[in-house]
Amino acid sequence: MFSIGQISNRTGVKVPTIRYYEQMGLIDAPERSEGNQRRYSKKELDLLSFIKHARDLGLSIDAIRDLIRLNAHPDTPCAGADRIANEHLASVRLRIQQLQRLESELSRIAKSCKAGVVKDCYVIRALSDHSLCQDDH
Amino acid sequence: MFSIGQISNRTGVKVPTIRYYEQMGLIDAPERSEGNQRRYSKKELDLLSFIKHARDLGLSIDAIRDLIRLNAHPDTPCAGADRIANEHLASVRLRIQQLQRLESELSRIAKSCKAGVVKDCYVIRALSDHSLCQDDH
DNA sequence: TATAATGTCTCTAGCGACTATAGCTTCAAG
DNA sequence: CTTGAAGCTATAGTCGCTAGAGACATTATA
Repeated sequence: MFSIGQISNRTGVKVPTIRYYEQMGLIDAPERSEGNQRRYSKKELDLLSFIKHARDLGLSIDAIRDLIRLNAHPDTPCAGADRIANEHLASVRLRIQQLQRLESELSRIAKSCKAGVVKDCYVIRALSDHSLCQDDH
Repeated sequence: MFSIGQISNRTGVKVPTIRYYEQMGLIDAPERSEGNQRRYSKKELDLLSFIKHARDLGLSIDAIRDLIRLNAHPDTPCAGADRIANEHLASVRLRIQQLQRLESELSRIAKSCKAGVVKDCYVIRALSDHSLCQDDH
């Protein structure tokens, strides 16, 4: 049996976050000690690791909830899990594209400024005047 | 003089967002009509365009507030504006890197699953077992 | 000019995924 | 037995909006 601090250390999920996950219904309310403190089993530790991993990969709480539900029924088709992963993958790819466009615009703006005072600063001029942009965003 | 809806149309910033910016101190409270509705001048429209552009580039409200303050003093050195742009650029680049690592991890997970049922699903296995990862995240 | 339609007003609450704080109780080590 | 760390609940704050309610203002049409 582990205390909340122990599973926090082992999984890397912060203590208040664990309680938050419990509140959100991602993990069940665990047993309690005589003094009303949470006591977790290995199974619950594993679940929390699963959640941590999925969160690190950027999956939303809702998506993770779905995966947990799927995982609880090992004989259902796994198309659901596949779909969740692929949808998330698509959104990650989209986000990367967006950020890359921003990166090029921003680096152009940031490196173009050789002025000494704000009056002539390219950063501020570029932000004020959309026509200085190279693509539309 | 423009109504809030008119500057919303011209800048692409939604009406409630304009009021929110006013509340946050990004823009000053404008004049009011006899019936207590906001009335904006061209100058305020330009400022809002500036803000919109900076937000589209991902700058935070705080960073934009700093830029506006800088812009109000045209004879100060523009190192501040440069710093803000470059800091943001660095954080965008970092974020892109992170997302690219996620993308590769996630695409590996998503395309490896050929199982029919959850019990054998690679998506769920990979999320449960960190050792299946190719790099650490 | 009357009325209808649209726009605007303030205020409050909600989103997602936590994080922080306050004031208390319990636990483990010395 | 004392002390200090860890845990408890409950509430509020973060960011950048967005949505809704219910009232008032303005504009367009009949």
